[in-house]
Amino acid sequence: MTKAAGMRAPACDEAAAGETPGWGGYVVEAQVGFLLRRAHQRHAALFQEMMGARDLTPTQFTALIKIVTCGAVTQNRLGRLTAMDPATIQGVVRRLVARGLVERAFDPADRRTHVLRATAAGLELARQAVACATEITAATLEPLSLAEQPLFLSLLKKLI
Amino acid sequence: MTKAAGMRAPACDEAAAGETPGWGGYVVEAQVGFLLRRAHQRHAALFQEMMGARDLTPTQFTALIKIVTCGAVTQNRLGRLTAMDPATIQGVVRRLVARGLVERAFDPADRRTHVLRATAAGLELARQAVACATEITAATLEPLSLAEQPLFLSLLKKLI
DNA sequence: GGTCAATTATTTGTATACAAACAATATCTG
DNA sequence: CAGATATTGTTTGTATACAAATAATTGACC
Repeated sequence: MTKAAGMRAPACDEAAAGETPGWGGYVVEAQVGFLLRRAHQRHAALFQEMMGARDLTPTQFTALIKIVTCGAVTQNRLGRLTAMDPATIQGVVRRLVARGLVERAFDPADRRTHVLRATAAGLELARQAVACATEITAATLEPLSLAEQPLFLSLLKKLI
Repeated sequence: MTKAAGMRAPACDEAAAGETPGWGGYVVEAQVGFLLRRAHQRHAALFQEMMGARDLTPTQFTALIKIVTCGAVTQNRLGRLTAMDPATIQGVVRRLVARGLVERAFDPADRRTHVLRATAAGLELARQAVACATEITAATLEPLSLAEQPLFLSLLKKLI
């Protein structure tokens, strides 16, 4: 199974052999943006591999957990809580609703908004998914020692 | 009940106020996957803000730099060098070619491949963009002290 | 009350990102 | 050499991610 998460896009093999120098030491693979993109890719691959059976993407999982823990939120507020803009959260919520994990209710106090709540199925899936997500976090951080992990997380938080 | 303090655009405002406990201490905003996604988002926003005038996305920039420094590469090999799968690199290269920054040549030795090279315009844009990208890297890492920056990068590299 | 600005949700368009399937070509194997 | 296998590039479909424009509604202000 393992499928070697990077068979098709392993990236950066046979690295910088025979490259032209003279670029002031600029190496694109060493830049923080490139490394962040790669680390995010690796995490997403681990997430899909380990959460795949439940058919939840990282963003769908985040949105579902936020709806469950917040109890009832509007769509835009959910977007702010999960760092997704209105166009993005719209699609994420639409797919969660289509799967019966989330339901929308009209808010008589504000007819613009749709209040979101988790269904029983959504709550149950969330419970299972949190246990799985804990393992995904551990797998993602596995290359770091137990001492390095909290250090890395504290530095990463500063970059947001 | 939520305490609705200010509604800003970014995300994750008014954090976890009034959330239901009992999830074993799992806080989705503190997980490495969420933080990586947010850090990558912030970098992408800085990139667009500072590179916007040259109309290059992070991936287009990475691909162009790799073509320039490698001299001549096939499309799939470029994808491996930049961590993009064949479907993704196809679109990136197509847009670079459409803008006249890259040109394709047939390889008589292998009729499957198209050899990619930077045009004069692509080379000139790459020169300017590298200077800009250096500033983007600095801006991204700016929240960290000069001592923390290499430490963070070394830890981040281990996660790939 | 009436006007205007702000907010909510949606839609459109563009750009990654990847799975899956495909045709054309190259390479390996017997 | 012939057949199996692998690689290259493309296409389709789905899912973020965001800019920009939009309609409906709310709130603020006069």
